[in-house]
Amino acid sequence: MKEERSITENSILNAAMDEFLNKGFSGARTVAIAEKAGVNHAMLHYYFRTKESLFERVIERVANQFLDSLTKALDSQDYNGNFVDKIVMIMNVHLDFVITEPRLPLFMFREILPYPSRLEQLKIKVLSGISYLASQLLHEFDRAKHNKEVDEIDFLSLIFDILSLNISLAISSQFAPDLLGLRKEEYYAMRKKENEILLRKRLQING
Amino acid sequence: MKEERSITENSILNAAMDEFLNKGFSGARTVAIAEKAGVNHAMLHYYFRTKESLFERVIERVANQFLDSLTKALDSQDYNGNFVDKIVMIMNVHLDFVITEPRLPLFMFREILPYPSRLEQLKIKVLSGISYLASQLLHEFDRAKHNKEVDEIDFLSLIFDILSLNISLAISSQFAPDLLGLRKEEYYAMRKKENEILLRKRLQING
DNA sequence: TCATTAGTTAACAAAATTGTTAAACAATTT
DNA sequence: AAATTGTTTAACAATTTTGTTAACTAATGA
Repeated sequence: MKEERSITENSILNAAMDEFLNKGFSGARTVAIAEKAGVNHAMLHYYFRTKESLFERVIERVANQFLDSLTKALDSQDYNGNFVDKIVMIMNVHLDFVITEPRLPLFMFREILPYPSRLEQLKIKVLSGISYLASQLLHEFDRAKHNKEVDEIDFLSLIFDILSLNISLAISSQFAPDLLGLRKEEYYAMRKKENEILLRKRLQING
Repeated sequence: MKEERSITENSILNAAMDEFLNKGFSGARTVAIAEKAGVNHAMLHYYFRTKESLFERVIERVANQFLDSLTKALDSQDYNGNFVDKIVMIMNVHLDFVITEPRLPLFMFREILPYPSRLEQLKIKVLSGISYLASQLLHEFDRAKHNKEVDEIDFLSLIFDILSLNISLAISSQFAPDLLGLRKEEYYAMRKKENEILLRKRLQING
């Protein structure tokens, strides 16, 4: 059933992904995409008809990657340590994923979330994808709260804290190392450590 | 010495600011700017020559606002409470500012930081503007650390933590309330409270 | 191997967007 | 009030970017 994708089609899609991530829809140029893909620019219309529909195909990919990032994080099952360690692990798995494509968050913020139809496309895919894992984690979390393993905090706030910290790290990693005169890896390490400290302290009871 | 700015010039600049913040340079349309400003679109070229140079004028404004946001935050002087309270206040002052124009962070990330010349324009203005206040705060901070008033953490990490939390709040405030079915004010309140808890716990010694 | 289909190319057309100009109008100076 | 200067307008020109086409080539299947 799997459609064979020609090498041309694929390289256009890859090039488009790169160009759209870098420049957004309006900044991207179809001829630049074709060049990057090493094909005649008419091929782009042959395979994808319009810039717009090519963009939709890219969003599809982005949505998949985004879903993957959340799924992988939430799916770090069967952890034997305490619950705080599990949450920390979830954060770290998510971070590792986000760092493999640090341009994704800004792309989502500027190119998807502000456009109702694109947002809808994403929501459908993501919500159905993670709802089970999320509710499972929520239950574990409530239990841990009840057992006084973690501090009082509502689940949503915790998720937003983790996303805030990880996404900030991904975004800043594209500029901060330059500004600070650090190597990217140094910067990652430094911020990752700090994020973990923050999360642990946040979940820690009292003080 | 102050150049009188005609009402036309000013309304173009305002409209341009709005359009560029919403759509970025490549997404902005000069005719849309002219319409928003309620002037013939030739006026835009009469006063600003090109879209590019109009954009530079907008960057100037953005840089000023950005500098203001940092200055105001760092300048919350003469606070009588303990040092942690002071840092928290700095975070809150900065947050209030960021929230008045929540589109600014994404704009900076996508439209300024990736372009060396624009970045330079910003750096010159901002660094010279805040270096004194920042070094002053750094000294107070080191003293507080030495006196065991706050936990061990380096200054830069602290600053990045605060910026991460505040900027995440500003960005997410543009989408999250919708997605969660909250009013914007509820969302602000909820996240602001959480950010403060995080910061206090982070600075708190031991556990 | 010949016919049919799919893929590719270069040249071109169409659309969208920015930038210019000449003429009209308003304000200001002498 | 005449002259000069600055502002505004509508029409247009130039440029950039997307999209199309017709002719050509390579692959595929009867």
